[in-house]
Amino acid sequence: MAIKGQYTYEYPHPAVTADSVVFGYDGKELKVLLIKRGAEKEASKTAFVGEWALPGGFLDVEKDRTVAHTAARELKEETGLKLSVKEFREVGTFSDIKRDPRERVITVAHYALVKLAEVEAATDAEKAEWFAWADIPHLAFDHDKILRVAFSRLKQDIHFEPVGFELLPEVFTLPQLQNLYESILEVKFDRRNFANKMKHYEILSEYSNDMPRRGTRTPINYRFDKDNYDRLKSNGFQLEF
Amino acid sequence: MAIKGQYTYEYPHPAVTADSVVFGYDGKELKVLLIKRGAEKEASKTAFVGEWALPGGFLDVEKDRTVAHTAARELKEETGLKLSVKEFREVGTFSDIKRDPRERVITVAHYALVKLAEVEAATDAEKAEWFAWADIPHLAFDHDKILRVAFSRLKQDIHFEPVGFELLPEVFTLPQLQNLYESILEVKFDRRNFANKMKHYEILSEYSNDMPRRGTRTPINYRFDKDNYDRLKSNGFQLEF
DNA sequence: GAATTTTGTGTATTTTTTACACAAAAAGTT
DNA sequence: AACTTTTTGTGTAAAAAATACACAAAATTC
Repeated sequence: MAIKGQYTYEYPHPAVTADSVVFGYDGKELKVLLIKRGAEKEASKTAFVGEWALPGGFLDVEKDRTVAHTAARELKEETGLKLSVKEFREVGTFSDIKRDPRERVITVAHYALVKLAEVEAATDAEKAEWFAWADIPHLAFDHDKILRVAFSRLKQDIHFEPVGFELLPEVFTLPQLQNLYESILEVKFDRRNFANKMKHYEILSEYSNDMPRRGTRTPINYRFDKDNYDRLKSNGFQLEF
Repeated sequence: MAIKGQYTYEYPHPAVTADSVVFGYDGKELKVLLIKRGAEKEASKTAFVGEWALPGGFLDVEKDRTVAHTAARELKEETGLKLSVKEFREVGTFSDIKRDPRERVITVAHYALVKLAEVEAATDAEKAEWFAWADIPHLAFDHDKILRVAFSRLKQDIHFEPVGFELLPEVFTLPQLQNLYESILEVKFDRRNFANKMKHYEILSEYSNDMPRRGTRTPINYRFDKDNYDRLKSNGFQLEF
């Protein structure tokens, strides 16, 4: 363990953290992964005990290649969820002088998108919990604000990148896709127009198997046509909604 | 002056800087404000002496309210240009472990848009220089990369915010406006279609006075219709090009 | 005054977006 | 087994937006 006061500088330095907003989608609602702050050993973690917060933690100056690496490492440590560094998109820096009562802490917020069904089992239920967007409690620090900014960033990004596909399971239905877009963009679409537009992009291919039953007409299963999708993406496409 | 080694921490802390990409437009070309790194007194500034770099500097942990304040303060100190904090838009964090050879330094890059004609006199020509986009030299640190990212961010932002108007003088002509859009988006537009589209937004109003003469037909002077523009902006408009 | 450069302008065609209603599939109910 | 309920799938006509395109007017240079 480090000796107290071991690290000295000629000028004051802030602490730097990386926090993550992890979005998941269960076919109906957008969800976010939060952790409950506990009274842990580290002196640096005694603020906001018992409150919910975004997963995140301090930059390891000697080991973390970038702050995205910090985000990935801390997410794994705090929630059990292991994502690759590339999956983190930067939201922005939150640097208000009083945002942490202990010392000056600058945080770099990120967001990541996961296929909820595939990772739900991997998250450590002891420490972390998935919250539906509507049920998110008040969060520690300025994490409420970070969450709002992250969501609005996602809302923007969905126009240029097919982020929806990162949230959906491999096999999905048109109603699910539409509902996801509606959840993120906070609007409603006409079902026919939505279907027409998606078909026009030619990035969906039908995928027949007997899958989940519902209480009504069974929707068609689709999967994502990777070739067409990659081509569209590299041509700099813009999903218009 | 601070006593060496006065500031101690239990864990290593990185240094944090804020750098700025200041874009200006002279009616023909997009330009960027750069500084020449000199051998200054501060030990912290002895790297990359003599090279061109983005203006920027270290966060003052005790005084800078946010990193945007750092960016504004340093820009003023290094170039003489005084901008309000609100004019800085965040580009992103650059945190690569080896990006500064001296110690671990995380920088938060910003960009700002200025009316070149109005601020040119205010920039300290001893230390700072405006470079046309095509003539930008190799820069210190990872500032080449920061510049590229800042430009692509500007390119994106122009779709959602009428950033063009922040770069143009109060009175401008349609060809100037078109050229600005073409410079940022790196495309060419048909003059008639461009004019039609701009008129359709109803954010330009004619402004007659005898202004700059050119070697050809005198273009119509416009100014920006603030009422209509603000209304459009608050309705969440999207400039389509 | 002739040549050159740059600006301003309108319309027809194509493409995209929008509005809109009914039938089929599956399950639950009586 | 028939009926009800819920959810899904589908096409076309009208409106709006984007595109393609050419000539005349203003000012300067020679």
